Amino acid sequence: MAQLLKLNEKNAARQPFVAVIRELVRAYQAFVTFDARHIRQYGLTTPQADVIFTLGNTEGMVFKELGEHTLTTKGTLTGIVDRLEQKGLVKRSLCPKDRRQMYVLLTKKGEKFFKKVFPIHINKLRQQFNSMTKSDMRKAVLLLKKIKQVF
Amino acid sequence: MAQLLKLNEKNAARQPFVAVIRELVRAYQAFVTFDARHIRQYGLTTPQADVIFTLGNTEGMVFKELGEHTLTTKGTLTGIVDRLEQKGLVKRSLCPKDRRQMYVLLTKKGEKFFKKVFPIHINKLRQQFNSMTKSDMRKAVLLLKKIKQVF
DNA sequence: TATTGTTATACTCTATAACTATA
DNA sequence: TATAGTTATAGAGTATAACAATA
Repeated sequence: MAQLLKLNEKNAARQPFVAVIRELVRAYQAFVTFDARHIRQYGLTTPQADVIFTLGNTEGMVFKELGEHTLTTKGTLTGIVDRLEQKGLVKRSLCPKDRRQMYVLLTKKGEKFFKKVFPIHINKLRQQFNSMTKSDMRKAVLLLKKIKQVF
Repeated sequence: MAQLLKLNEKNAARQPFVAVIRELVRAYQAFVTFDARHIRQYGLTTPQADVIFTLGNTEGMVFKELGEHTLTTKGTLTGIVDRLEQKGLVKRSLCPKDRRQMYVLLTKKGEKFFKKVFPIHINKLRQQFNSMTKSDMRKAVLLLKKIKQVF
């Protein structure tokens, strides 16, 4: 009985979708490890860098919009923005049209940081992908979109 | 000058590897959201479930080995195992051969939990992948392996 | 001396819900 | 009443380093 269960689970583990999930997780972890290591050299966490990179080259945006871009809930976002404000990289600004809303935008220091670090970051990532063909990258994008839609 | 930088960055953002990363992150997030929602119904976090699913159908393993499987460092793993021990799902056991090492294994309750929840979990995931062809899944696995190797 | 796991510390993120001020 | 953001709370994971026991 226990043997049978074990067998079923082993069969389950051999199914193609299990391999997809395993490799999805491994690929993501490889990326995140690489990514976080670079970001942390600048004293930021990845959620913080996500906010900076989202705000870069914009006029700023409202909390709700920022949360949608970075996939963080409002309570969490308040904390992340607080810490970035303490570091002097972003600032809050009241929205005159709807006084419930609050703008977040880069400070001068934040813009300077973005303009310096973002290109470096992009370049580091580009270099990693040198060994992958454009054709493979295009295929990967299509398949990843399908995986996303599956959930 | 600012315009030029902006242009360069926009060009950068159009490069195929940026799309790969974006879709990798989106696909992973879609999976994790789905995954975590199910796991949390059982009162576990995903790192905790990861440990349970890793220990399932094994004789248990040493902290170091468990950490390698779940990609967590020893200090973090101590905490996760502590919480699982409090819940009565795993137990520690001294390793007689090398008394620096410590085995972690499922308790009876932990095994029962694994045998009940793991198949349900696998089934839920399988259903999600019904709409994806086996050919696409095989291609996805190969491409995800390439992405992993890139980092 | 090196290794295994524990402990301690400080920080960050997360989920949740109550709260405020506006609309 | 509904919405946007803040605050409060409790828990969990992370990084880091010092530590004890053992090899």
